[in-house]
Amino acid sequence: MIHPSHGGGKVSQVTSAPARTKRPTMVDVAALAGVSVKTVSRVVNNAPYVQPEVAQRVLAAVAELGFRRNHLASSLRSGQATATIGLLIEEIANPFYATIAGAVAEVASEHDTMLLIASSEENPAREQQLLRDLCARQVDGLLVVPAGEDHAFLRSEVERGTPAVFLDRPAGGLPADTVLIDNRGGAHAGVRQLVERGHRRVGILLDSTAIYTMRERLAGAQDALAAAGLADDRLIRYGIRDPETAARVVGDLLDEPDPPTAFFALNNRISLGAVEELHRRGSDAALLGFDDFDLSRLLPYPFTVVAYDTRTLARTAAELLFRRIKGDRSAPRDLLIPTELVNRGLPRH
Amino acid sequence: MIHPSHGGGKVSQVTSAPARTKRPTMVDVAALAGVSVKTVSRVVNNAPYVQPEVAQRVLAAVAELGFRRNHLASSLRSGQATATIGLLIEEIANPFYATIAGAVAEVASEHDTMLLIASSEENPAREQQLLRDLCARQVDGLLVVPAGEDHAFLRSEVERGTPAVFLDRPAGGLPADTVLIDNRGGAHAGVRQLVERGHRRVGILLDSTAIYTMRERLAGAQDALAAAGLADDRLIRYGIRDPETAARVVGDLLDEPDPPTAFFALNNRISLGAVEELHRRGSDAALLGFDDFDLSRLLPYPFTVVAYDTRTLARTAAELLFRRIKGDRSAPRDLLIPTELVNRGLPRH
DNA sequence: CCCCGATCTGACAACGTTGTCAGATCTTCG
DNA sequence: CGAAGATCTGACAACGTTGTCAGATCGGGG
Repeated sequence: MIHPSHGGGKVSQVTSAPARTKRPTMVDVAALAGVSVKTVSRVVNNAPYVQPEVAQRVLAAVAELGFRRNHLASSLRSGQATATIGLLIEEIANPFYATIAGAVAEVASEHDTMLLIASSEENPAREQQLLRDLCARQVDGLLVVPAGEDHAFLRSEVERGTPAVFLDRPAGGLPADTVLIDNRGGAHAGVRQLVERGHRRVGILLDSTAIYTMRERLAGAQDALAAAGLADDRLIRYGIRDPETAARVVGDLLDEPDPPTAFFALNNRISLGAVEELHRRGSDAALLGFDDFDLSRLLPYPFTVVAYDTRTLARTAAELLFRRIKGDRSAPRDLLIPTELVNRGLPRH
Repeated sequence: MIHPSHGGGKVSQVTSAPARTKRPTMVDVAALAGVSVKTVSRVVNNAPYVQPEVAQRVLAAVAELGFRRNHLASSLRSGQATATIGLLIEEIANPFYATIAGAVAEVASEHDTMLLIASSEENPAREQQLLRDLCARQVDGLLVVPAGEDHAFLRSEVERGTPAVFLDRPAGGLPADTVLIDNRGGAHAGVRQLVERGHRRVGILLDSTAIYTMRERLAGAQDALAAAGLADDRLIRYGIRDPETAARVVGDLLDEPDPPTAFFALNNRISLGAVEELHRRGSDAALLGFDDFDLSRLLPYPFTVVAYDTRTLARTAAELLFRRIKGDRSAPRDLLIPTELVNRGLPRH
């Protein structure tokens, strides 16, 4: 699978073990510049009251030795401010979380803060361990997309001054800042539109209601159907994990007598499978999906998505976190990010 | 854009400023358990030679106070091992880098290490500052997708024991481990296939040769064309940044007398625009693109991509880094990740 | 001329942890 | 029964930095 390159490496020196010098400290700089460590500290931190010529000498010594302040020691001594926040998500490679990470990184960068990212992989035990680990690293704050249902274990950390903001899903057992998508409202609006267009039988496709967002979306859809007297639990299909299963289930439903004329896919993996199957069959059923996704406009079947701005979700949460870090001690807030309905896909051919 | 939720927040207590207790330290635990700090340290670190009953007392005190070891102080005292590595990429939200980040996070997790991620935003100055900052945080190692051309400033850090592995693009001015995609070989193979299928005029679409990977891909394509005596610089179009421009340039080339019968898009943004335009026109030109992408198989025009496994790229680099962290001092290595040709898109209709 | 404040500098302790070492107790064996 | 080792514990210093404080120097106003 992997093979060494054929001569691309301009290896100037093949000496294997290099110098391995120790890192210079303020003590070394001070010795070289002929001043005390405290003066070095002052210069490095741009503190006032240092004679220009002395500062020059120190800076020269810093440059000569290649000194870099040890951030660990610095934030240990000065108490707070590691200038690092922790982000806990499910899986970095997933585009949804990647977008969140990107937006959070942007806000963090605006506050001269670095980002420690951890993946919970939907495992509550792992989530708990990672959050504890992040706290042990003295992060200034936490952004959490919850995997588990109970976050009471974070209470003591929050009380000890590590603020936490939850996004996309609510925290359990902990009054905390939360930023959520309007899942229920979006699903309601989308399904109501289907109903208004005359659909009476709407197939609902989801994996499970174990996850908060899915419960909300399902509830929104059911509200809209019930409002029109169209609720029918037999049209709800669970256990759909991937596009392939979604395609199969859509096919099964269409093959039944009195099939649905519309489908609501509760996430974009399911939408994708549904698009494939509807396109394959040349069907004319309507399709609504929650979550937009990349390239959706180029897919070979027209459908509507409940879209929202993931970056706004993440930036809102990150900005709220930094307000907390700066000392905002007001009551926890719940914010909702609105959704909109957008048409996607190419026309039927 | 954002509005407060309507009554979803089960705010049990509206008291704004909570207790704000100080974090307990080993001193506190020691006092409560009636032992010395050193014994607490031993228990917390599972060191041998502690009486079981004493360990029990300490653990009870730890639980009662909710003590967590301060990772900063720990790694400051014990020298190395912050159990953190730094990853520098261009932009987290980009799926390519997100995939890299995900794979790196996986390997890091296998080594009980956390991941500090920074975005260079293709800015060499920012890259340099971020890398210095990561070093100041005493990371155990660095994974870098270079933005700049010169990384000589990292030499001292590497010599002082922070190993660095570069991926996707080579480092400049520094003998260092590097893991690259076989850009030249992949482009060569793809274009050779076009030639073998009878194409004599191949339009080449790219942004610029400022980036290493693009130079290599262009060189591979030109090699293949030259080998068949088909090199023609007039068919190379530069300055294509986005799908829209790509679509326009493809249209322009097709409208010329004696138009190309095939196109080679040097990245997936360009491929995407080319697909749209060729589909729109109902063209029958062949299309080759470097980089696969999500949903490519569902796009409405058939094309071939030079594909590679981004996860393998990242995992290979991460595993090499951890070997360095564990003490491997052998000569720097250059590794190449192979590519393959894959057919994508739906048939013409 | 002296005192006062502004400017500049360094000694020292402290952040929370762990490595080193020495001391204490207990077991084991010649 | 005494010596040697194994087991257990704590005092102390140190990691690299910064906050506190006190001391030194200088210019200017009474």
